[in-house]
Amino acid sequence: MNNIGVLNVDAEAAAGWSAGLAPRAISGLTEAETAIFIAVRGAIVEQRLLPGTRLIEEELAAIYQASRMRIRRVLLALAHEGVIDLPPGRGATVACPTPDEARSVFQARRLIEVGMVEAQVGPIAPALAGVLRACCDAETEAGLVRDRARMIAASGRFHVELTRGLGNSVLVEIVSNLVGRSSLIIALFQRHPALCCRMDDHQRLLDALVAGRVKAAAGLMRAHLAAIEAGLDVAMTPTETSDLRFVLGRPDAG
Amino acid sequence: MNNIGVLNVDAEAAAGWSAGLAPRAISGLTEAETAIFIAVRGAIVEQRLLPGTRLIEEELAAIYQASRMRIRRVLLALAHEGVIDLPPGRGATVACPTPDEARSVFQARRLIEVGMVEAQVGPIAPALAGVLRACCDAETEAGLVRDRARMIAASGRFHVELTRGLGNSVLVEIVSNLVGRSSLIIALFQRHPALCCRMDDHQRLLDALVAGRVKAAAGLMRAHLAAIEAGLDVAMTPTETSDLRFVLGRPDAG
DNA sequence: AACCCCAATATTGTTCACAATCAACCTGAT
DNA sequence: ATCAGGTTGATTGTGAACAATATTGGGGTT
Repeated sequence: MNNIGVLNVDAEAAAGWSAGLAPRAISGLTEAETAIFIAVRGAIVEQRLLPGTRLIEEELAAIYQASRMRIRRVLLALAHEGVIDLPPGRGATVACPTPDEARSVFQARRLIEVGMVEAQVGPIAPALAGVLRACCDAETEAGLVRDRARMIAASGRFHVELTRGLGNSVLVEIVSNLVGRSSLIIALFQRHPALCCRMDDHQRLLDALVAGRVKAAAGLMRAHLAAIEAGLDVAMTPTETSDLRFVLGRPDAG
Repeated sequence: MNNIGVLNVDAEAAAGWSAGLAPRAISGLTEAETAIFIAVRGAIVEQRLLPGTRLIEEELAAIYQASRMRIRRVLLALAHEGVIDLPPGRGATVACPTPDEARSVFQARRLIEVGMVEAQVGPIAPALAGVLRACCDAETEAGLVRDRARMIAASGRFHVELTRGLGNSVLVEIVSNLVGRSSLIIALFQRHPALCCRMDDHQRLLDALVAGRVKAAAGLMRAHLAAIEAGLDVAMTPTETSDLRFVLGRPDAG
């Protein structure tokens, strides 16, 4: 009952959505509902809310000062997004992906993200390089301060922005979703709770892309994703969960 | 007001879901809601409900004898699935994909489906070949009878089942979604309303896969998807819509 | 004839109270 | 000590009524 802070709907959370979601409105949700969606999703993806944590409708309604009905719609959208489990009649919990799902998510990412890099010809556009450079910088900076949430957000943003640059809006939807679920998988199964994966993977990938070394870039992307997956121990079954209000709460909703 | 028949929740509709959806329950929906979801999605994907058609909550509630609240949840799920538009306050309509979305969907399909075939080594498993053969046969049979809906369903099932065999559950989710949206795109933009794409594309692709000619198979998949996209005229703006009750109705809900 | 504005209707959005269900706990027996 | 059973409280599911909003059609005007 002391998660009041993890679920802020503000600039903090805005950095969160970049970790895995396009800025446009979520289909079928109002603007207000979308804000809640983004805040909760951000907290989950940034591992401030751990897998298995229960999400009580009334608590969320109090935190966001919204009616239960709206919370319900948001929960349904989050379930479809794959970041919460929502079995009928027994409430919502932060999703606990299965080992099988973990493998499938990373296989899909290898197929899509490596393929996208391979399809590129020549160096990437300077504008895209700038965006990606900013992501790398943000990741490095967060790492120095040991800010795990910001690191995860910046790391995810790198993959999403790369997809926006090399792919299209539909691929951004897909990769955003996969990146978010990857974060859950890492939260559940990562062997050594290091702050993150090797920090310079993105940097070296970016260098190869800027230099137009497509084959090398594709290899780096494949190795990057393989390294993350290799760091998982799918036999693990952690039990720790989070305090909802502390993680999501707003100052005034204490 | 005479669509009572397009929205059946029965064997007819069951063939429909195969066109684009995994059999497992939709996350966050009850069994009953899932059945409605599958029925409506099937009607849309099989082009029995044309883009732009309005979906009135009370009409759907009457057709499926469900409360408006349940219909509402189903509509939200359909919106997230991308098969309906659901702007807040102005009701649901069968989605009208934009030309940009059309291009993006097919680019994503080329990346994923061609990549999956390329990653295959050797001939595909006999069991998978059998499933795919059945899809081809169903498609051919439906073509002889000029049953457009069944053709679309069988054609979509081919792509989904191929993904199930060569990929994994996450890729099946993704490809199912893309196949469904492709059907909407074709309904909107297809230049010559031929019954479908070249009927023997799937057959030849299957032959190459069975023979273990991976490179050839990948080329056939790429050409197949490119041919469909080439047949589109994204400048078209059709206005025809469907009668909801006629398409979705049940005999007893007349 | 085309356009704009306003009223009537249809449709969606919201709230409330209550029913149904599930989880936790406590009791008691083996 | 462990487990079965029942009871209590918390949480979710449901329905109906009402409010807000959008669409439709008509009438008037230019």
